[in-house]
Amino acid sequence: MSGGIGGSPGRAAAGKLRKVPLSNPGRRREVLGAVLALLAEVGYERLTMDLVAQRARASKATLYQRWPSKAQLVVDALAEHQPVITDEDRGSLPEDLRHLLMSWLASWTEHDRGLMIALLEGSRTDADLARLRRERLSRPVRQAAESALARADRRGEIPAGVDAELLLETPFALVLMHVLVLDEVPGRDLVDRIVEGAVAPLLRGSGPRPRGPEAWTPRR
Amino acid sequence: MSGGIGGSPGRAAAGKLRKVPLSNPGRRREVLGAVLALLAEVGYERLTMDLVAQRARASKATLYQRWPSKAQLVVDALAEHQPVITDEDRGSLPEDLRHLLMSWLASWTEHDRGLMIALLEGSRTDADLARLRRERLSRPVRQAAESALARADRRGEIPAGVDAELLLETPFALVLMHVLVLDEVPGRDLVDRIVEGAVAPLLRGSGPRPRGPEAWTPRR
Amino acid sequence: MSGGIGGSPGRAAAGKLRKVPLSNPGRRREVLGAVLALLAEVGYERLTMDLVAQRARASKATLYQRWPSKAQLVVDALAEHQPVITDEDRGSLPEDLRHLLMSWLASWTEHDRGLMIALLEGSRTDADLARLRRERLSRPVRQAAESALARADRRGEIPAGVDAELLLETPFALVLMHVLVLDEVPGRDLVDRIVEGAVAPLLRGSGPRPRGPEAWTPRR
Amino acid sequence: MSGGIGGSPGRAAAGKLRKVPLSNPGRRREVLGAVLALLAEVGYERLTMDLVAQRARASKATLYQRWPSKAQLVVDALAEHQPVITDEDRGSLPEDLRHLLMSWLASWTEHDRGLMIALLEGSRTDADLARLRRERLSRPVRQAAESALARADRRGEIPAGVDAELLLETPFALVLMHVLVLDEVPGRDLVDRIVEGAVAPLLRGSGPRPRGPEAWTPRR
DNA sequence: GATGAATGAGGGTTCATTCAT
DNA sequence: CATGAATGAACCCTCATTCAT
Repeated sequence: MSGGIGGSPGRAAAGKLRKVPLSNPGRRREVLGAVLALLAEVGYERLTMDLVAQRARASKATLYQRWPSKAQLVVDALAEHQPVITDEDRGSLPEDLRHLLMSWLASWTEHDRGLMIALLEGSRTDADLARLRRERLSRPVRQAAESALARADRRGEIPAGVDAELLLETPFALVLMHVLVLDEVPGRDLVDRIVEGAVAPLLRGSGPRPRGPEAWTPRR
Repeated sequence: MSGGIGGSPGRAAAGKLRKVPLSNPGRRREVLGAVLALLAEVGYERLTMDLVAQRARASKATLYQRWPSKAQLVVDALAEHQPVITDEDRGSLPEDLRHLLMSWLASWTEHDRGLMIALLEGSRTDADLARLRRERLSRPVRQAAESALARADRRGEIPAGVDAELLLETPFALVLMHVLVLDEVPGRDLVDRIVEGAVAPLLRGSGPRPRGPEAWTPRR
Repeated sequence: MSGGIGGSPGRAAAGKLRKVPLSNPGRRREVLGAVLALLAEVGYERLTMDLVAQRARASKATLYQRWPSKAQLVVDALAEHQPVITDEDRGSLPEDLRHLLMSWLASWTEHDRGLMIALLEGSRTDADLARLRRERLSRPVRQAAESALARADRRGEIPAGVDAELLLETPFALVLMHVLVLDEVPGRDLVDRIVEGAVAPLLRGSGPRPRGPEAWTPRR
Repeated sequence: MSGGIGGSPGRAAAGKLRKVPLSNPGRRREVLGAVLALLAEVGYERLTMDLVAQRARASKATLYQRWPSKAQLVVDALAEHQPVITDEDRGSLPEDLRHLLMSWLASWTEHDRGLMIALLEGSRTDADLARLRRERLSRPVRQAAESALARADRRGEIPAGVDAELLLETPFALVLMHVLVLDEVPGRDLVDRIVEGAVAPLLRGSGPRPRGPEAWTPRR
């Protein structure tokens, strides 16, 4: 998820009081930015049109002129809010994934946890949001990851018998859980642990496994 | 999450129209069951006391006699709704985990996906729910899994260098993601894939990795 | 207290059923008039927003758009409802007071007794109303009376040793008691009795007092 | 008004938890005491049966067994709450009145201002309370005062032409106003001022009035 | 006779949406 | 076009009153 919420270089800086621009240029982005910020702060149900109008310095009637309902407004806002993921060839799959995850996280604003929940929440009521949820919440990372995976395969990094599907899902799921359930703000350290502890091992084929007794220590 | 929502062996069968002054025994369970069902269906914000009253065949005033607020009612309902996880020694960690996850999933009702979202949603507003979220959403499975992990360590199953923390989190996170984001109802097949594709490999120490070119095939 | 309650020269006559979006000019007065009438009829606690909405031909939501709460609505209504007292020089203090009291009473509507009780009632809950109570219930008359008193002093009407404070309070207190406790509608006759029987005597200095036995006759 | 609210020598001291005495002995007084205290604290409308039940350590159902409605319960409580006024011959009317007023005030509890308002408030809804208002709020003092007045007349203290009715009403009205409107707790000083400044002068017949210019000074 | 429990009817307040300017 | 104003339908919560034990 993400892309940038607050910044709206349309006219926010200007202190013009009323009757400013229409909805065509960057004004639209401004409104949608307000929606995103509010979604993140209060969620879908508690987001009111009054709140949006106030934050966006518009009147509710104006909002309704451009969007037919609260649901559509939210859908539009979330649809515009794309995660920015860069997939570069870093030489090996672990490094590619590390880069991928970091670039994904970097594109997050502080609002993204709230947005995820808002999306889950709203998608219960609104079918369009439900579709968005599947697309925005998993597909972008998946797609980037699949490119990396294809490269890895070409490089011969993928051992036989590896469940590539899980390979893709695992890092994503782990980040998601840390964010949604554990309320954490994921960072470099989590990404490193995931790449090294949960992805890299999958790339080592089967074989004998030596070990010592005190090998594992659950953290809590 | 889970335990059983629908069953209301109190007096639901009886068609008495008014004044069914049962409250002590299973009546409470009946009400909380209604709350859980509604939470799953409509979420936290859209859950209204009227809805609960109607579903539980009680009056709003009666509900407020027992619970001081909607928030507390929901907290009580979710707090009572414990996942039932049985941790048995099946001889090896993968088998233990397979059993663990299956018993966890088995305890789910059809509502559990909705309940998770409701919990995420409500925990934004209510501090008690936020605590519940962390406890009910991750701890139970974690605890059972840690026992299994300890056994595995005693058996010498855990290779040196394994991130045991991730070992615990991965299956849980994957199930969660499939449920929350992908809207799937997780079953035996997913569990098997997780255990074999994402857990077992971690238990194989490092080593050489033979492979063939067409090893991986992303499913979508 | 007072000023005029009923008159609603906005659009009451028009029988338009919905969407009568007047609010600026006399519409506000209309609403506050409804509030005053209801306060007088049912008091502060029993005044409901539904009642106001119905009487004012508005919706509750409209009321809440202009006033943040029932308390503020009532405060506004009472604050606007000023007693109209004219203080004229009638040549002597008794005549001045007679005129003062009559002008005060004349400004009353039939609601004023109810309003006083409502003010007492509401001021127990609302701090703003408590302030209003002291201001509207005693100050206006007091101020007018003090002017008259100053004139009287200039005229040399006030004997030494007179408690001027009580001179001011007595007529006011008597009227209040007749209204609040005895449920009377005060009129010319009460004012005359007060002026002649309780004010004028205070202006006569001490001196001998002749009398006959059957001088007094309590009325009840 | 008055008599004593809090003291309930029935069984309040005893810490018996439940199922204590019936309603016959001093239990009734205990309940009515609770009602009075609450009336004084929150007024008539905001007095709830739950509040009474809780304060009186009884159940609402028990209350309804003895009293048919909230209104009747309040009426009973207020009816029982008689002011205690002692009328003694102190030799002169001013001294008699001073004593009368002091004994009246002495019988007040701190609740009495609240009770007066509650009575005014409740009497708008309940006819019985309206009757009580007239009786309890004015008659007792009036009656005592009339005895004193009769004695004064026998002593020859009442000059011809004095409005004896006002003579009675004035002190009462002044105290009432100070309490209700000005929120004061009346004491010895107010009584003295009233007796000397507003009653005694009425007893001096007409006559010449010498004076000096700076005779009066309004206090505020 | 005393009580715990239950409830219909509101009461204040908010929200998505629609007019009229 | 953009807005200020209006509103029906809820929503959470409370109260006087009544049963059933």
